[in-house]
Formats: sequence, C-alpha cells, structure tokens
Amino acid sequence: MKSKEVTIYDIARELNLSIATVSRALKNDSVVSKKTKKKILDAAAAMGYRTNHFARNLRLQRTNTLGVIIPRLNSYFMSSAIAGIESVANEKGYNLIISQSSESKLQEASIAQNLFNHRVDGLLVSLAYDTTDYSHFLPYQNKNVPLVFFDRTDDTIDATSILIDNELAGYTATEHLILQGCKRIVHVTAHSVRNVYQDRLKGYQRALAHHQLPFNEQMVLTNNLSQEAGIKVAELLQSMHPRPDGVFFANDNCAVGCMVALKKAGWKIPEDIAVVGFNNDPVATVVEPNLTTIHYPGHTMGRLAANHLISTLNGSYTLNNANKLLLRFELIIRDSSTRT
Amino acid sequence: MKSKEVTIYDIARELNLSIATVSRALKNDSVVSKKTKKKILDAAAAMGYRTNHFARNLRLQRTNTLGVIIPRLNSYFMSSAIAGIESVANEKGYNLIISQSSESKLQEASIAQNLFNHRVDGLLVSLAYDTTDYSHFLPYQNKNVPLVFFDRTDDTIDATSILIDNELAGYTATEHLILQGCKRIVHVTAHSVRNVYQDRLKGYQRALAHHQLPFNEQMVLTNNLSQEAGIKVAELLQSMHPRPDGVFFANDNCAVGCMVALKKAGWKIPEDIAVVGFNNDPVATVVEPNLTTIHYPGHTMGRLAANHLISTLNGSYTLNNANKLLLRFELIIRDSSTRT
DNA sequence: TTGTAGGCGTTATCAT
DNA sequence: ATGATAACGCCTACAA
Repeated sequence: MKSKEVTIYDIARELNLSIATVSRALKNDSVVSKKTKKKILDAAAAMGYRTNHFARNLRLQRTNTLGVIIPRLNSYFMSSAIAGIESVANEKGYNLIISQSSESKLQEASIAQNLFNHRVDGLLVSLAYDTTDYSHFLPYQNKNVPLVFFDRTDDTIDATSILIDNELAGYTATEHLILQGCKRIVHVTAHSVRNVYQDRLKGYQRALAHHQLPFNEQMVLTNNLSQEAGIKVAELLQSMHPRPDGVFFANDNCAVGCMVALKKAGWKIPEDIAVVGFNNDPVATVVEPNLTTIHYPGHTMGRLAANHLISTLNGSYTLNNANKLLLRFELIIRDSSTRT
Repeated sequence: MKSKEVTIYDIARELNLSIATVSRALKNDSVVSKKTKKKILDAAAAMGYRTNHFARNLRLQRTNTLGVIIPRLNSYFMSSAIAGIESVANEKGYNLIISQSSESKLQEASIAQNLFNHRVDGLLVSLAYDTTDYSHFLPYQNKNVPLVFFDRTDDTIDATSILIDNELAGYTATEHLILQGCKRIVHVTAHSVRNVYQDRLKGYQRALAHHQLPFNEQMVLTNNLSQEAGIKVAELLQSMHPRPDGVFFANDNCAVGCMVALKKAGWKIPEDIAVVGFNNDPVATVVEPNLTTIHYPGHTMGRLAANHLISTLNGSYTLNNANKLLLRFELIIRDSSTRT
C-alpha cells in the first residue's frame, strides 16, 4: 500500500507547465526564469517530490556510484581508508557501494562482476591476499570504467595504484632492529603474492644484506596475520635455536598477539626480543611495552584514491594509466624495540 | 569512447526473436522452450550482455538495495555487525549502501534523506550519539519503507529494533564489581540520550541500589568513549577523594586507554581499582591485566537485522511494527576485575 | 523562456 | 511458445 510517487508530470500538471520546464528548474538550469523556478521548487517540496534516479541514470547512462572492494573492514587502517573515500564521495555527490572480499579471490571476482553489472562509474580496489588472476577486472578495462587500486595492489594490472613504498618501509623497520643490535631477526608476513607483503619482505632482505647479516628462509614465518596467529608465532619463536632477538611483523595485530603470548612465557621485550609492527593501529599504544611500528595514512590514502578516480571520471585529470602514487610513511619508535 | 552496451534488442535481432522472448529467457521464465532459452542464454553470454538495472528498477519500482546508517565503522563491534548484514544481503541478492553519520545527527539526517531519494527498499540504522529528533525517518514511514534499528535504538520510534538488554548488562557488570568488594564504583559513559548508554547507566544504578550502595552523580563521567578520552578519565579518577575502587566503562576502548594511563601513574589493577568494559573488543585481551567485559554478538545482530528487514520486504514476515528483539549477552570475567 | 517528442532498456499485458 | 506494445520517469535536441 505504498503511496504513489510524485513525478515531474504531476508538478507540471499542478502548475500548468511542461515537464521540460520542470525538469530544467529541478536541475537549476539558468535558462528558466527565476520566478517559475521558485514556483516549481516550492511545489516540488510541497508535493514531496524526489528525483527518480533510475529514470535519470537510464537516461544519462551513468550511475554516480563508485564501487569499493576491500578485503575486510576490521582493521583500523581500512576503517580510516573507507572514511577517507566516503568523505570525498560525499563532497562530490557520488554514492558508494562497499563490499568485502573476505580475503577470498573467488568472492572478489564475484563482487567485481556484480558491481560491474550494477554499472558503477568507477571502482576502488584493495586486493585479497591470494588474488593472482586479475581477469575479473578485464570487463572494466574493456568498457573503460576507471579502476584505482590502493594499498594492496599489483604492478601487472594496468591501472593507477596508490600505496606506500613497502620495500623501503620493510627496509626501515628491519634496519631499525639491526641498529638496536639485533642479529637474528624473524619476519612474520602473510601470503606472499600480495605486493605489500612481498615488498616488505624484500626490504627486510635488503636491510639484512646491507648490514652483512645472513638471510635464512626459516626466519620468515607466514600466516594470516591475525591476533590469534600471533600466539602461534610465539610458540615458533620459542622453539627456535638459537633464539631470535628481533622480529618484524607485517601488521600490528599479529605482533600484539605474539607479544602477549611471549610475555606470558616469560620473555622480556625488548631485552630478549625486540619487536616492530606495521600500521600503527591504536592497539600499538595499549600493549606493553608500546609497539614500534610503521605509520601510514589510511584516511589520506582513501581520499586520494577517491579523488583520483573521480577526476578521471570527470576527464579533468589527464590519466596516465600505468602510474603509481607513493605516500609517505613513518617509523614510530616506541619501547618494544628500544634497547638504548 | 565507451563501447556500446548490449541490450535485449541486440540479442533479439541477432536471433530473430522478439525482445519479449529474450527478456523471458533471461528471467528463466518456464514458459520459454528449453531450446530457445539455451540459444538466448548462449548468445547473451557471447555478446557480453549485462542487465541494465536502471531500466529494470524503473520498470519494477524497486531497487533491491538496502541502506545502512551507522555512527562509525571503526569498532570491532560495528565491523562484525556490517559483516553480518553483508552476508545476509549477499545470500538474498540485495545490494548495500553503507554510510557513516560520524556520530552527528545532522549527517545522519542528510544521509537518511539521500538514501531515501535513492529509493532504498529498506533501511538499517544504528543511531548517532546525539540524535533526539527522528523526523528524518518520517518519509520512510510515510512511504512504508521498512526500518530496522540495531544496537543504538530508540523506543519512541515505531520500528523494529534489535539489541541486547543493556540495563541488565549494566546491572550485571556493576554487580560483578560489587561482588568483588568494590564500594565506590565510577561509571564512564557517553552522551546519555542514546539508549545503550542510558540503559547501562540505569543498570549501574539499580545494582548499586540493590546492594545498598549510594548513588552519586559525581561518579558518572561522560565523554566520547575514545581511547584518548580514557586518559582524561584516568586523571579524573586520580583527583577523586576518596579514591574509587571500581570503574565500569560503557566501552572497551575507553577502558583500555584509562588502564594504560592509570598504570603509568602507579595504580595497580585490580588491587587499587577493578575495571570492567563493554563490547569484548580484541584489545581486551591485549591490555594487562586482560579486561573483564560484556560480550555481545555483532555478527549475529547484523544478520538478524538484515534478515528481519528482508523478510519484511518479502511480506513473508508478519511484522509487528513496535517490536523489540533482545539478544543474549555475556559477562566475560578476566583479570582486570578479579580480586579472588 | 517554454513546449514537444523521442528514447534510455526493461517488464508485463494482451494477442496470436 | 512467441510477439507487439505500452508503460516506468527523466533528459534534451529541436521547435516555437
């Protein structure tokens, strides 16, 4: 028993005008006289008119909607990035459809297809752990629907990506541990196909090499980087001989889970083992000792990604398709790694 | 230079059929012969056809889209709730538009209007801190667009709400502190117009009364419940005479921020002061001592809310508009409050 | 400055 | 089992 919707026809009839004039007035077209425009706007408000976006989109062949695909929104970084994207979308009058791939390439592909069918004007993506085949983005490229990747990207895709220099960040984090006197440094990371993890690992390796420390594959542990996984890492660390004296995690949650477990086992941090995380999640200032970590700006990254996408849509941006935007990051030194 | 979209006309022309038949085949209408159906489906796939949802929605007068308004998605609880909502929406073939009010009633109202104009089929809402005027939901009620509120609700709105018994949870948390021997218990909460905070406060008061402890307004502190606000709370606690010996926070983040600051100031937890939080955020198991807290199921709540909304849309649910669904919660006792 | 009319891609009703 | 056709509500040449 839904009440009938008011259309421009109703307004036109009410005011004895043509729908064309009404339509124009509603669009705030300068060609309509001030007087009739006011009459129309008032009537529209009074009658409870709301534009029918389907009719509009159908006619205009665009949706004013952006799709967003992210692995999960359960991290501080992702929340911030989404908030950034949203703020820009709001400013520019775009709607957002946000979906989570849950770190599954299958879900990612199905979401991509779904958003494509919904004719999003553009797509923002942060890739799942294990996506290696990017054919689900092909339809977008074929139809010239712009794509922007952020944080979790891939160089083989011909699209703009916005991220930090993960290799350098990994290098910086590892070197910091080395400078604190660590000689046997473990690196904990996730599925290594994803750029962020591959690059951080590379940075770790380069730092070791640069300081004449041996690289040992056994010292690289792989898991899903959850807090629970950190507990498992603690067990592994305890089983290693000789004892590692430093560990660089590819995210804070896992680092924190591990720290709690290690302390329970009687290890002293940073004396027995120095720890560095990644992301600067709020939890880094809760764990004791506070966690040294790499900070990078999720909100800014989100804003930038959205802005870039919208500029591309407006044609106001001369898009160089294969470009890459690197944001600044920062090593935040706290007590978990400082041995004075 | 967007390539042309394939429509049912194109398919019809290609196969020398009418658009009606093509449309029916695409809908998998049983009236179309198996043979032609296959022919059409194959052609559609080969030609890269995708349904135009605008044309479809325009015709069908529904969007298959649900709106979601939440205060912020930066908490573990909200992430879980959204994940729950999303899983149901996916199963049932609904799209989601998620927006954040950023705890501002103005933003909430503007989002509500925007989603209304986008003709969402239904709306899921968790209210901002300070919303007291609910007129922005009136258009939905007038047009019979179903509303479901979850977690942050209000009894004066004539719509289904899904939440926990916050009064009882507040009572349980406070009584736990009392049973641990606390006599001067502080309660830290947020803007008190919101049900979740009002009710937890009521529970706190009832527990005090039930155990013949005096209620003192000075012992109720109000802030935005952020981790940083917890630091301020620590200062306040230190300035109180006599010293409080227990504190019940309306969320974990604030509790954790406060604990860290208190420990820095030399207070022993739980000996000097016992602490209870709310939400069972992962950070509760990171802070030391681990935080006693109230657990309640965000994912389930999200699923339930979405299911309820969709059932209402399908008419498969006999909707009693003014009903309320209470989920179970649980007090999880950890070391921050146990004095043996 | 305003009006007329065609078309955007579907679905559904009525014929055939 | 299939086809013709009229909406759905909006925008925009083109005309007046």
